[in-house]
Amino acid sequence: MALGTDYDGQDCSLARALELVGERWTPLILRDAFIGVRRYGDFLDHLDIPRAVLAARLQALVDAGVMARQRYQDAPPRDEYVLTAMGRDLWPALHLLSQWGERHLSEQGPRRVYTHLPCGSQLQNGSCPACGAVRPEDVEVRPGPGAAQTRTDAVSVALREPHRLLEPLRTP
Amino acid sequence: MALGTDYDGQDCSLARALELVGERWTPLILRDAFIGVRRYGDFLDHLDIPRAVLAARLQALVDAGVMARQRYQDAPPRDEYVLTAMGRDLWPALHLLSQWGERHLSEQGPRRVYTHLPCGSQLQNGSCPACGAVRPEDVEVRPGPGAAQTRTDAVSVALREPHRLLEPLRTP
DNA sequence: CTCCTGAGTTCGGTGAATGAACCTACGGCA
DNA sequence: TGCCGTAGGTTCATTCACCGAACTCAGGAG
Repeated sequence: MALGTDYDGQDCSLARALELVGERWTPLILRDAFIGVRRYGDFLDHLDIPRAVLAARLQALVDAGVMARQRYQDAPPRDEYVLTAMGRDLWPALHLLSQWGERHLSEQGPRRVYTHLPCGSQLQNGSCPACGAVRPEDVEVRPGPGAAQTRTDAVSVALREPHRLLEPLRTP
Repeated sequence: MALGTDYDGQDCSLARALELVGERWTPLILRDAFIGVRRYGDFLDHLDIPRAVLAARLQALVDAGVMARQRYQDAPPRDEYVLTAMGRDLWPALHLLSQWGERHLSEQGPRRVYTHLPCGSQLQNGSCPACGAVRPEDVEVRPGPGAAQTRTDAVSVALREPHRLLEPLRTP
């Protein structure tokens, strides 16, 4: 944000959570991470976020244990950012907020459709009508009728095909 | 934040939602509204938020249709801010984020305990294990073992007793 | 008439976000 | 050996939102 950064006097777990994942850009970074974005450059291209802010947010998320930085290639050395268990646990909250946006702010119908792969049904209210709670890795995203397809960055293009959450996105 | 204010190029319902309810302070204002806070002065005392920011946020929420401003007294004229249906629909998302904070950031156990009044069971993962989805007006909040009770503003004091969500808080 | 309360608005100072330019490490290639 | 390209950052001046104290305003109450 500019969300200052903290909410000192609040004895409230929501305030604590927001200090960590409520800063400007952070929820979108996490959404991208669930989608399968892992590399600094891909976050950068897809979010149009200032480089310094992205670096600061990723560092804060790693420090807090929401994401982890891990080597995926040695020559040249390259790291990627992946969600930890604590980070993956954010999925229901993030997904429900996104669905609220779809319900109340999308004119053209849903921009993305979420399917529970084990049973094939579409998610409702953040869970599977048939199976109950879902794990993000069992969910597939697909563009819906409200999708715009105006962006041409590598991540947006890759997302025009159906894609399983948390699976690394193949970018050129 | 400072959360700037918008996320222009993002074709994503999460970005749209965040432009509305992701600004600094806004989630805490909404949490208070669910708790039953309705008056400008009560928000002010409970949140320690700058007056100008509170006024701007409430106005934005009213403009967006998330809250409504209604007269509750004519002499002198006084208005209160209450959640609309669109606003009340945010409860699952807000509650899940708060629960994530409880699970991962509360050292002393939960600060607040949520009970589904019709059946008496405690909420898990944002819904009732017995009944499924819950409406906020059917939920009771009570301080839990991790509650601090350090604040002495009227709202915090009123919340030391069990309280039904959305019910107006009685402040002196 | 004066004081008090609730609900804001105004305004100078501060700190975070922004974006362009720069830096660094490494590999490939001529 | 030198040069170029790429990925992943850091630096820095500017802009903008937040902050908080002071002020305003409307309407009772005494």
